[in-house]
Amino acid sequence: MDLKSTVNLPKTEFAQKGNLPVREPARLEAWKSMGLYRRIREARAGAPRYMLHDGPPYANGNIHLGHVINKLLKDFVVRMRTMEGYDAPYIPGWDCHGLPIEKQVEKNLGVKKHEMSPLEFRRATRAYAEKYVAIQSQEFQRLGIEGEWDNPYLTMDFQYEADTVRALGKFLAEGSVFKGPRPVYWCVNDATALAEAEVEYQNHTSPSVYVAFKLLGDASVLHPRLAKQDVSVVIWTTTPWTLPANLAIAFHPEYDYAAVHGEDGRVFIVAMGMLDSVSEKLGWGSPTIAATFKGAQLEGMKARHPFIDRDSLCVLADYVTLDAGTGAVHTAPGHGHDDYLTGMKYGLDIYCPVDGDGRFDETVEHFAGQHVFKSNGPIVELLRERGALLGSEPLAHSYPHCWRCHNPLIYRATPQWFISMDRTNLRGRALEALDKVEWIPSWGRERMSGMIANRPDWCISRQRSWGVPITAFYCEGCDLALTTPAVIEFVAAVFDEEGADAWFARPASELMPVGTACDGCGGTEFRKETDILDVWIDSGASSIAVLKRRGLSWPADMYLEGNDQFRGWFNSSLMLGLECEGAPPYRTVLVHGMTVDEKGEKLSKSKGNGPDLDAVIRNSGVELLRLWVASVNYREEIPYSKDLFARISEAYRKIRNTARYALGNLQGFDPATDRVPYAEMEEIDRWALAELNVLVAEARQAYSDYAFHSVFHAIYNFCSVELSAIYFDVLKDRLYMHPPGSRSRRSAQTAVYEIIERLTRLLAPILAFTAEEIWEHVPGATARTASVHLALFPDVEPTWDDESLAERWEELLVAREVAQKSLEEKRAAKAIGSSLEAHVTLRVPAAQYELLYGARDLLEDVLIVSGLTVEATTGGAIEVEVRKSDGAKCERCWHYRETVGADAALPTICAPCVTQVREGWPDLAEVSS
RNA sequence: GGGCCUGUAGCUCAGCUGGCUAGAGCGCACGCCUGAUAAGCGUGAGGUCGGAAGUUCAAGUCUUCCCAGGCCCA
Repeated sequence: MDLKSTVNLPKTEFAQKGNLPVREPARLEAWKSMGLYRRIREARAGAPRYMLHDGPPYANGNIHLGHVINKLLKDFVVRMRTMEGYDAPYIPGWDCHGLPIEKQVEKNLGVKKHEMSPLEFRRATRAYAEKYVAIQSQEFQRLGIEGEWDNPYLTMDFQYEADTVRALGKFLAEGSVFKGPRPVYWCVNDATALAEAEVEYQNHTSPSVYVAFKLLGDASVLHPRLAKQDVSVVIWTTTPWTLPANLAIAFHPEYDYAAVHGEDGRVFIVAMGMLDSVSEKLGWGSPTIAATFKGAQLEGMKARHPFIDRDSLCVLADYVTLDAGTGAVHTAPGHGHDDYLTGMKYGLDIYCPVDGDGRFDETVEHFAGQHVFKSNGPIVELLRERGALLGSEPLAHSYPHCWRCHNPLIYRATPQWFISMDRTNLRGRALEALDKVEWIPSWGRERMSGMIANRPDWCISRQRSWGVPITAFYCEGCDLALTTPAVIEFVAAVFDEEGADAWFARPASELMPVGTACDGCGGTEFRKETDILDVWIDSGASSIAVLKRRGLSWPADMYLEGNDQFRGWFNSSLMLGLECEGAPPYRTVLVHGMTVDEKGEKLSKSKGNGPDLDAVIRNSGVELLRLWVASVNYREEIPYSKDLFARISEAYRKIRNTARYALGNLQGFDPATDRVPYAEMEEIDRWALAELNVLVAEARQAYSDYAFHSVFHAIYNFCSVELSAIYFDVLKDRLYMHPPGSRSRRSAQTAVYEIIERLTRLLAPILAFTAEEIWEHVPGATARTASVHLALFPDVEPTWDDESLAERWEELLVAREVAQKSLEEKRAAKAIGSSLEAHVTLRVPAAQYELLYGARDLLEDVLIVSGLTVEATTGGAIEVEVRKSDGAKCERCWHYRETVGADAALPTICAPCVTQVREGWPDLAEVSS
């Protein structure tokens, strides 16, 4: 007879090979045509809401690994919450305005740009943003991100632009907005102010110079010994071009300063702590100290500017350090942040004689009209001529650069719009609000707090055109700014219909209520502000412009972004939330790290250590990316390497194969009719369900902690150890040999079914594609829910928990491990090959004897051997003896049995097999006899 | 330079409030199976817990410093 046909081998349509690059796009199509996202919404309608609010990526360029991490983590959260039973919508968004797009479009347009009106230019930038929104949308969807892709939010949507203006209106109405001269980062190449977030630090070599400022008046007030001496203060700067704007020299009040004799008869003042290094740099050797005194004594004295007809005031400041320089700090209030603050404190002019293109204005002696970066040399020369130059050398250091054109920046004081951090106590309110937010990791609160406490006022002006205008009007008569709520709302209402382009398309008179008059002079002629808003206002307003506007929940339950967003979106969103709604816009902020390579260094294009995303997806599909993101602890830096990715693909194959094996053994199993009640199941099957319970508990806890890597490890270990190495291996005999409809086999199938059905649901948020594919092959699954993504997570089944079973199995598995070592020894000695060739004798200490002896039949199965004897021993540990089995090899079950040949009709198989064949395949058995 | 954070086997991760000969899975080496087969099983070798001091009866776990790296800021 054909014995092979009496063996129930696994059989399934579920392919061993993932073939992901082909299957995934097909699956995406299927989800689309079934309207999965909408069906999920319908299925969860009325359930508690969980709102993850998407931080908008910038609509420029193709997506990279950073986007992948961010969006996939969001997808995991949304799917996980959905499967927990929440109604968790996801509205993807894009940040559409701003300098990078503007620059790119300018580049693309070339000279044509100058022939265009602002309106035409804005049309071009809008089209550019639209193009990249479409591209990135496709790329994100390819990753399997589930969301409302046909209705995303764009910061350039008309209504969004209008809401951005309304948000600005709140700040204006509260009185926290002001306009004032102030040094801001300024790119002379782009002729614009930059936000702090737009600044990049790069290495740069500057000409550092030591300059003497001759002290005026009688230096004997510092120390009698300095009477009638020619005393100079020595400053150090890396930006000689700011010297024309020098108005002060700052000293630390607490530091000791030394006056030393120079070789030329002059006396020089430097901080005591810097004397050695300055002496070395300037070749002073070991100069004689004429006097020492505290910095505080210098306050109010005056020094003569080395080449301009002006005095420089000696002032005090705490930020003076002894890290570099001389301890006497050149101060130009128009060219530095600290300098500005000091200037304000001492009532100095915020003097900035540099225009937007970086040229000195006519007030600057010697250098009017020169570009600042080209004037360093001439200024140094002039200092030398005047005898003020004590030393100079190039200095390589980190220096702020424009994030867009990568040119060095300058600090330049110009009239800018600001949101004050203190006028309306925004800073205080923000600090207070931090406690109402859950920060994951918890140190996020500290980091935010430190930043907010120290941040300067928020410069919201941009001298650019692609953005939301600062909707202020100026009276043509008296120049007073008009920003009343009524006017702002009027403009916003126009924007609702026409977008912010209306600001550029319409005259001022059409953008304000009829009859609007100036509060100051009563004039009725106005002109429009030309600055636009910092884009961080745009994106910061998203919770209001999206969640509020669409009637979703506010605040959001979660913001989930990279740790670069503390100063970015987390920060701007907080400010906008507080101003517009009086509360932080997020309940929980979950922060992830940045990608790094195997050496822990950041991925960058220039290093070439990042992957070609497109190629990865084309060759491997996104499922591996999903698994990779799930496998690492994203709260720290996120490692990526080819090697790691290869490891992940092995993990994927293990999981996939485990699922395939389970499905293959469910052939012919209908859970509706074939399920065996728990109490009647075989012991090992009940053990498997108990282990499944453990997995469900672990995975669900890990999910709710957003610890996806713990989910991954739990599932992967479960597949490798509990299932593949133990349970499925032991199960083979029963699944293959026992008659298809037998109770014992159905018992096994019941457990396998519960396992794969639940495992698939646990897997679904991460392996969204593969889980769906498995789901389609789980008997009866799609009849219950058309997609696994419509299902809920499995719960722990209390009836499957059995404490005594767990303890018993712990012992059994230890015995198994011990026996396997001995089997391996015999195998190495070529005495046996397969474990079925072996008979094992266990000699067991009294403490375990009863248990193991009672379980000897079960243990024989668990060891997958042909015979097992359990004996008692007086020793302290289990001893194992392995010998070749007696009897002949059964041709059907491969066990070695003495009963092989006992049945004349079926002479090649053992007694149990004879019974099984007669019972399960009576026709076949009949034919053969 | 400042703030916040990280550093456990080749890789990814566990190691709670200090108490083990420091664990898991993968990978690797060697072997078995050939009825999960571009699969499956077993055994084994891998760590001075980034480094150095210190606190303690006891430190991967606490403190300080140093080194390397990340984000943000100067």
